[in-house]
Amino acid sequence: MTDFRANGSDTAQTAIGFLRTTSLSSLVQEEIVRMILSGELDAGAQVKEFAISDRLGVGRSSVREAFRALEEAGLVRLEKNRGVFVREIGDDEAEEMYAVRAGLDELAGRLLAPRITAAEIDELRRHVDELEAWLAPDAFATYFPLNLRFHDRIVEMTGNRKLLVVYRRLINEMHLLRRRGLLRGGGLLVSNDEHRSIVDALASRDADTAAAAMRDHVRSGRDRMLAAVDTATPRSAA
Amino acid sequence: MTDFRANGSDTAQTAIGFLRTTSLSSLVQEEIVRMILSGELDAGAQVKEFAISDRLGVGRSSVREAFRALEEAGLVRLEKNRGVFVREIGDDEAEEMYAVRAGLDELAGRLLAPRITAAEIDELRRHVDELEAWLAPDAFATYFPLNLRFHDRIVEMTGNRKLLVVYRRLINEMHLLRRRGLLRGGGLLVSNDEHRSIVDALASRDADTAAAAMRDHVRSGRDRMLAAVDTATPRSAA
DNA sequence: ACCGGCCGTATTGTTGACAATCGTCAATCA
DNA sequence: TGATTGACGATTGTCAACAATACGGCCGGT
Repeated sequence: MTDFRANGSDTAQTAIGFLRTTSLSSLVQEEIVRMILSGELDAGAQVKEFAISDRLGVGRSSVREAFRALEEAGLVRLEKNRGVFVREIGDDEAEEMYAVRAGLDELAGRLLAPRITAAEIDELRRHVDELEAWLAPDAFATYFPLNLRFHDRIVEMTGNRKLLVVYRRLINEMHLLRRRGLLRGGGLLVSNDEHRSIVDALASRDADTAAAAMRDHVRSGRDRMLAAVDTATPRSAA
Repeated sequence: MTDFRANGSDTAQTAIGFLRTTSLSSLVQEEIVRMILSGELDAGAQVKEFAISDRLGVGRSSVREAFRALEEAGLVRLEKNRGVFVREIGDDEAEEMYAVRAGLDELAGRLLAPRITAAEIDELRRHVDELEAWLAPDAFATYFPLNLRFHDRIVEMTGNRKLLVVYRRLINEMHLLRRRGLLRGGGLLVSNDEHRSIVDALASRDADTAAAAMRDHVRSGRDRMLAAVDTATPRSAA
């Protein structure tokens, strides 16, 4: 017990920090987010307070607090006296979100281009190469999070933490697209060429070029989504 | 009771809808937001659960739920076992927020320009005229919300509700700038010329022109804020 | 067979009580 | 005198109980 600082301190430090900062509600919140993003809870499904509180062994208060935060985050919808439901995002709202995301991505490109380092360019290039390796049509499960990470990393590199928060919140919500296929089809079946153009544009260190590359990328993703919508719903009237 | 629909129905409808949708926590949440935005609670101040629950005559749970939502909205900061504090936004974060807002405003201009109607252009012009009337240096209290409303209305006119939600959340947070003067000096002491340019750009119905006008406006607001910061803090070192 | 009202169950809304933690202040000791 | 420890008050974290509401089935009437 003499040199407890050698290896024990670290875990103790993290444990202390954990207890000091983490409340039950925030843990519950993270768990529910995990369940939603992993698909364990589908969009539109009802989430009962007791089911969660019982499963996690906590009181209902903590669950209710988590629900309130999740509603503000846009992941669930609270109907008074009826319950909480995982939010569904219809086609029209999805289109709106694509537009906002395009604006955020454009901003990210504009901010990052003048300040990107050579090391960061290398990192992004390696990322694109890795994506290339998983382009096989049956490798969605791997390609999908890797693609998200690519775009997230670009926003992260801007150094603008507020932008990162807003961006991540939006991406989280976009997981709730009523038909997930649209998200994947829209953002995913993209040939990797666009990703390479993005990195090239960033490497040019010209803000306008990078901004345009980002915007075009998201816009073409939106177009692919809309095409998927059109083929899926034959639009009876209007 | 025969024609109860004539005047009774409306109030009954709204009352019913109110009861069906409004929970205590959401009322508490709105009240706290009002207190924060009105300055009744300054940035950095501690907000005690019992003080609120006692004042509003509700249980602490409702207040706690409201706090959780407000934290997710970025208006308060929760420190476990210590309390909730109205969030303070430092100069660096303020600069980040200005950048994000510039991106959102640019997007709004880009979306609105191609679809703006003649009536909407008229409305904005009248708005600018009204702003002009309150440009006196001692009319901040009137000019300030009017200016906010002008920009809010532009975003609203885009018809993109998601953008409106994201935009409003950001504006709400920007009220928490540590020194409010920065927000006012940054976004307010602007000569009305820039506002006229914005409307003119929108009236041209050219997306790129409108986007640039919006972006430049926010950027010059940011520059004014930074200038105010520099004069206020003589930056001792580095 | 169908419609409307009644009732029981399940779930949520709200409150109050209890436990845990933090900050402060005074008392003690070097 | 200064620092450290202990106890106290205040505040928050969590839980369990009670009240209110909504959903579904049953029943009687037509």
